[in-house]
Amino acid sequence: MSALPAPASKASPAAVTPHAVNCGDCGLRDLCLVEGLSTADLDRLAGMVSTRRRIKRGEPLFRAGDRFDAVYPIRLGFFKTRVTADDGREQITGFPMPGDILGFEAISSTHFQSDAIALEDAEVCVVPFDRLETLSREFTALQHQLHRVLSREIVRDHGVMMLLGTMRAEQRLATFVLNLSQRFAQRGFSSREFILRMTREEIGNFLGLKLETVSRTFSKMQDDGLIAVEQKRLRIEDLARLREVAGAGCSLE
Amino acid sequence: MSALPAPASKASPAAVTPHAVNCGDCGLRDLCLVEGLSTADLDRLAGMVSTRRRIKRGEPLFRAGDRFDAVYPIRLGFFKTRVTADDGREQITGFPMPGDILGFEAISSTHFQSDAIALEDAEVCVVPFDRLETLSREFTALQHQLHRVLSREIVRDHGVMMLLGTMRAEQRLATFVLNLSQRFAQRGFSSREFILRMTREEIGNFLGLKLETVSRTFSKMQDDGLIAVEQKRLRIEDLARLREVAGAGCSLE
DNA sequence: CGGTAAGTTGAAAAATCTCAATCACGGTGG
DNA sequence: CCACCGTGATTGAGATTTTTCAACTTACCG
Repeated sequence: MSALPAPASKASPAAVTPHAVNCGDCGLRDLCLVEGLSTADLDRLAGMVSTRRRIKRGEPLFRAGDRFDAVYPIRLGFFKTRVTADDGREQITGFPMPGDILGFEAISSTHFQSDAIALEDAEVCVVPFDRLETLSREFTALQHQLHRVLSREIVRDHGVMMLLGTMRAEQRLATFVLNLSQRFAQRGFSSREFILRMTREEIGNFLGLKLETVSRTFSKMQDDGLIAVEQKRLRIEDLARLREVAGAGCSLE
Repeated sequence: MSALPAPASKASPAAVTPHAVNCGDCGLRDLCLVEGLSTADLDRLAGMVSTRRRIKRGEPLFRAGDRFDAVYPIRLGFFKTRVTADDGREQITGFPMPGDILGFEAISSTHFQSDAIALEDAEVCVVPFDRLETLSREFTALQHQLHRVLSREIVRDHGVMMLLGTMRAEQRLATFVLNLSQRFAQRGFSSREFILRMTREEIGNFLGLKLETVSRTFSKMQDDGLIAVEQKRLRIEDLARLREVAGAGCSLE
């Protein structure tokens, strides 16, 4: 996998913003852990986010085997998460973006099971997990939301299984594009035109395809007038037909 | 999907065992929600399981769209869980067995997102979810375990993604067989010889393969002396080589 | 004991992968 | 400022894997 940046096994040079952080002021409030909490509750949750952390493009936020003690709501930037088999096979499990939360897969074992790599300069909140557990015993609304977020991740994964198990290349790619589009829309960005932060190889790995197949399929979708792709820039030209190609169901999120 | 038994949309004739149930007496204690809880705690959790429910082979425990209000630890019997796209595509997401817990994917939306169908006569515990949340605010160990179980499901799903995204037919099937074997072992059954409760079509659907491919691949693995399959009965003949075929990593659970 | 669902096997078709050549872009150093 | 280098992307052609279609066998249930 030469596409990936050097491992950089040093303890990650990520900068740390020392100032206190407050979920109530966060623009991503409605997507994140505190969705649905009252303003009064939010004030009392002041200490939930211990700090923030910045990660440079290509650097890991965490790696499989690192000790788990916090989850990381993303403030800024795209990531990829990936699992690696003992024999070196890799599978990208998702491309989380601001408002998504990283690290839940680690709860079950006290150590992370996957890598989270920043695809661009990024910033995350650091939420110590023991603190989150303590607070969620006190704030029922937070407990609910935590369970919802965990469950949502399971549902998302089932969507990916559906994609990998039942779809053809073109359908997979169309579904992938629509999913990105939708998530950009939720975050207030253009859903019609955006930048692909990941390479063709990374897209292919996620979708269970080779990079050449991704490239060819993009070209075909462009010839068919569904999308316009030029390097990393993608524009949806015919949403209705793109949806047809993706097939009903399985929005991936 | 003619392989599946008739939908049976009636409200499921499952019998209900009215007597109180106690996790402390349960043989599956070490796999289930109460793993790691002290005996003293277990006594105080008496009311967690409201009742038990029996499901006949081919019947659903729940279906996508049903209202969610409980999770279901399996006492007895195999299930399949599956998601269905609007256009009718189906994807089996797993084959849960005793000690596994059904229903967590529904937390995020108040309604189930998938079907759980009994592959043989089965029995589950009924754990009302609001009660589970209440108790987990009181019992830290239960809260931990709930989070662990949720997280374990995410990790499992990542393993399936790895399988679907990076493996060839034979590797998928070998991994599948080894996973079943391992889970039988954990439950005290023979890990070397067991009955496949699911059809070739269901195996194929789960593994992203057609039933003919499953059949052919079983035959090949038999010719190669890795396994012996005769209808639903499977015996592992050469564990070491089967593991080689499955490749290191990704035990699926 | 018959009917139906499940499983096996073969041959041809289709999808995807592999290998290889070429092109585009961005960053870097002269 | 521009040439150069390396990574990423595109495209083609042939190989491989899996699917599809079809025939046939086997097992199971009533």
